[in-house]
Amino acid sequence: MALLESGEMYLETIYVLSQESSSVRGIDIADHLGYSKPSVSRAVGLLRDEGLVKKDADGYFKLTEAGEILAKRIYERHTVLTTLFINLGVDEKTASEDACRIEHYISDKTFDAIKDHMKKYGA
Amino acid sequence: MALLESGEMYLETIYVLSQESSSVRGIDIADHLGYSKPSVSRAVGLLRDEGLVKKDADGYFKLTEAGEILAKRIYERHTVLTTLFINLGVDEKTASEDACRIEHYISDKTFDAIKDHMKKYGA
DNA sequence: AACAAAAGTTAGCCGACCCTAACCGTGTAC
DNA sequence: GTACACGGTTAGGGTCGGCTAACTTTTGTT
Repeated sequence: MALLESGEMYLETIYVLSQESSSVRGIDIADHLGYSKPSVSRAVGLLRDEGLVKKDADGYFKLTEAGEILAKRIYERHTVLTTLFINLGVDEKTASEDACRIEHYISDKTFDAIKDHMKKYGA
Repeated sequence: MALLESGEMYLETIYVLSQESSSVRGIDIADHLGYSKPSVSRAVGLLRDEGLVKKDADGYFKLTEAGEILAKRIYERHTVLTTLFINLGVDEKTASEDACRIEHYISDKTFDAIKDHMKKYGA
């Protein structure tokens, strides 16, 4: 059951918010993504069913091992693509927005090729 | 009413098929995209409502002026991105598949930056 | 002309994923 | 210690865009 863009965005959001506060609530995810509380409740419930998200003892959301692996994968795509676009002369906001959409659609092969290129030529 | 990925794929398909045969039928679009006839019938009907597609005297599908502008825009993204990925060492099939998805999500700004880069450095 | 095959359309369904409205539970303010 | 704000969830709705089934229309063959 491959994750769709929506699910990936939730994982990535939990990952990012976890680095800032360590007590991630549904409402925080909703605010971050601009979605309603029920949408978050439902989506995170599905991710929990898939074993990618859990609630800790205090009721805060955490990524499971599997969820964290996926989230890091997506977040790396986000940062690398953003950097690439900025290096090509795109403004930060546009670069980040584009990366945010493309990160869900790029294959491993192509992403690795981009990473290699940036390692070699710095751009 | 910005065009979504689905609509863009139909336009691009009609554009590509038009260059091969000039008599594009619904069934040809369906075969090319791997969709059913009813899906094509409905989708193309919507594009006709939006003034992007028309039927010629013989009942074949044609792009309108507006539709052709959009289709060319998307097709250029496809070819440029495919070339870029191939230049980075990605195999043709993967490059084309990735381009096919990303072409719908990349902004004008970022795409122009990529084009400029390729013009300067050839990769 | 008659019939079969192919193309197109209509009707209706389903999943993904967002929404609002309304209800529940908990914790703080007075 | 009641009340209300806040976070979470349930119930139900809407759009997008696929699908199948079944009907109609067109085409082509004999």
